[in-house]
Amino acid sequence: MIDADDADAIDAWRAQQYPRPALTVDLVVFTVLDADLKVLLIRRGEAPFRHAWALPGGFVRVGDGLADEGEDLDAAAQRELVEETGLPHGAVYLEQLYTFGRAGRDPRGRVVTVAYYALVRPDLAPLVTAGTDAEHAEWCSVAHVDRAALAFDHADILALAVDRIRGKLDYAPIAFDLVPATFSVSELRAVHEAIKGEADDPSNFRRRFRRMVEDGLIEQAPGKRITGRRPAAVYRFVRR
Amino acid sequence: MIDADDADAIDAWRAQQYPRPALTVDLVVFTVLDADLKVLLIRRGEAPFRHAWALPGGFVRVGDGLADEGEDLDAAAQRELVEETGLPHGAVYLEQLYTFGRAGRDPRGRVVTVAYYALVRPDLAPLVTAGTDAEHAEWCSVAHVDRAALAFDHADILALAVDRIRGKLDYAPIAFDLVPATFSVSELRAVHEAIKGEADDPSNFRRRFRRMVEDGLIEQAPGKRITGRRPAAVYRFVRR
DNA sequence: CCAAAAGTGTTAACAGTACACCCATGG
DNA sequence: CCATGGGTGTACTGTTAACACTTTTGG
Repeated sequence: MIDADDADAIDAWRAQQYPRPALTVDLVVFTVLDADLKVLLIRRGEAPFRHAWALPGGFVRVGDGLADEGEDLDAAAQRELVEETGLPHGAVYLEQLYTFGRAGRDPRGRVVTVAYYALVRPDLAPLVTAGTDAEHAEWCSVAHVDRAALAFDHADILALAVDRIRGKLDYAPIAFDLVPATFSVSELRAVHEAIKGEADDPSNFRRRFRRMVEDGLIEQAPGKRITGRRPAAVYRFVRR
Repeated sequence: MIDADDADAIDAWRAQQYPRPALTVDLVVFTVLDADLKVLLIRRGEAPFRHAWALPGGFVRVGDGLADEGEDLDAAAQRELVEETGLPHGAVYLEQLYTFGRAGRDPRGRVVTVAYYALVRPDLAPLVTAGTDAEHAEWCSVAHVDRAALAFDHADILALAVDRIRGKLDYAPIAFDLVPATFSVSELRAVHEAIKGEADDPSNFRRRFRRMVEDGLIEQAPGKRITGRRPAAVYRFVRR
């Protein structure tokens, strides 16, 4: 694909050396605990914004730009996720959200960040805060976070991520990444309510749920959920 | 906001100098001509991919990272749009699409690109190809583009942009950025059909159109559209 | 008069909302 | 037996898809 003509042009281009921004990925990691939407926040240990809450994230490994081309953006996000949460590789849904590059968003200089959001099943969430030291990372209620106190423009990133999952909830099966492998009808409803922030008629939700069963999106799983009240049937999401 | 502690940390950080990627913006510029969705393509004059078709785009001006912080990503996209199309500043709808940063996507080295899509009203579209030399920029039918022949990963970017506007068409008023300031019912319908790629029942479309009028989203404009057949009423979009 | 597009109306199917009600269980 | 959440049913309403139909124009 690269001929001699190309090679010359590439050399000329390399010599030019435009100024380049630093490139990071930031992660908005969600889970649902106690029927409440939570986001994972890190308390910063270094300046700037020392001791402030921030989203987890870090620099993209770019390599030397010659033999070593570095890692893909998705890989960088996945790597940061594993580093910051200790969760196994495929256990989490991860999707690019938006890229924030406002001049002045980082006092250290020009830093462009590619934001991702992640969805962690609640049965894995406790492993996160146990794995990292408890002072460092914490699941914070999205509704109660003091957004003005977040580092950098992370309040904007969080707000956009919340908007995104609210919107996607209606047409994409993202709720299944926020419940355990098997779940009852009301557990899935609790996730919808936590994301939307408002109550959902149990009967009507059940109808939509049944339609998903009929469509083969969900299937019943053996066993019952024992809750101290009447036991509920449990289901599982059918991946395709 | 920046104290002495910060300043030290910032100096230390600057000294580190992680390798950085080059950062570009690429534009997927759409219009609708002859009831067909078109995208603006540029014939490349330099290697790599010399003589191949590519999306318009260019480097983000980053500044020196000290006194000069450079331009915002949106501003860079807007600037490239003006440079490549010659259209006035506010005449075009512009929105960030996705960021592509696969290692190896550019043979010159590690180049991360923030892709934007733009919607150009058809009455302005001819100015674009007239302004730039005709060999250089061209409106190409999205349905007939030889995607395998596009430079870099621009086929992926184009595909994602088409998906995006198809999806947004159902819940966002983007079609109004692809018709002249005043338009008839069937002109707006033609835009929907061009984006969706399938016919739309004229009667049912008219019902949805009427609802938008009732909701105050659209209002009737004086005059009629003379077409050689029965004249049609014209409307305008009410910006809020 | 005819072709073609503008514009009106009707119907059946379907999905969402609100609400009433029965069932099973642990305390 | 009773409070609580699991689970069923129903009447009403609004939206959509499909299609038949009338009206107005230029040629």
